[in-house]
Amino acid sequence: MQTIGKQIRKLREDSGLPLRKIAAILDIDQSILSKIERGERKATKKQIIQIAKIFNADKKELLINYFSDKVIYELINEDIAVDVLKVAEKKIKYLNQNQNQNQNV
Amino acid sequence: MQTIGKQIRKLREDSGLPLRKIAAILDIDQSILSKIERGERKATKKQIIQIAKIFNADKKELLINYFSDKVIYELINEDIAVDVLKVAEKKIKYLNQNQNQNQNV
DNA sequence: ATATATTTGGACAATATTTGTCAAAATCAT
DNA sequence: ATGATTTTGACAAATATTGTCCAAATATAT
Repeated sequence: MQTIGKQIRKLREDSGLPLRKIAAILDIDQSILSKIERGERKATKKQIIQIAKIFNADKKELLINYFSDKVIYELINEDIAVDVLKVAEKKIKYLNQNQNQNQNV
Repeated sequence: MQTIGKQIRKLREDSGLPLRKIAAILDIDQSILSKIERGERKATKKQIIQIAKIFNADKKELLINYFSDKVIYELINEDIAVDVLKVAEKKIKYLNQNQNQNQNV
């Protein structure tokens, strides 16, 4: 269990490529990628998908790591965080069951 | 299990007060409150807290409902939503255990 | 040790998203 | 039909996100 940033840094360091190279592919400044790896900035979903491709990594795993960090980021400082996630899970499951029939949220 | 919007609408209708009155207290246009109740717009955390006060409702319950909707909103259209929530819960619990020792996410 | 490459920090800019206003249209209750 | 309430949608303001640029710091190699 690690942050998406650390996971990206590991992928990149294992590949031996510098920030500059990967940032160029992602079409962003290397400083942004540096910040993403250190958790100082958030990546976009698109960037995560590109990163998965570049390093031939498991896209789904990366996305789960990415979104879970994002969700946590929203709930940090909320003492009710765990309760929120439990309720959210119930709601999602409910929505998935009743596929589209219900148009809310 | 209902959306935060529906919960607010119920509270307001039970109180018999029109949008106009509550919106005035919240210091927003009544159209925004109308949209919030119908899930067309998101409220702010501050507004939820105010609403809890106005109707003398359970603040914690409202906030849980509010944030869970918010989280779901971010994950809608993601087929990995449930996985994300499960991982997020693990991460949150881990972070809570190691209180502040770890500065990431 | 010094040159070279890489990474990090921070001010600022561009863009996107969120939150709101306003006014008119639609709905509801008498 | 009148008056109150709610909804709709175009638009504006405020805020947050995402990015550039470049210099400083750090690490690496000769």
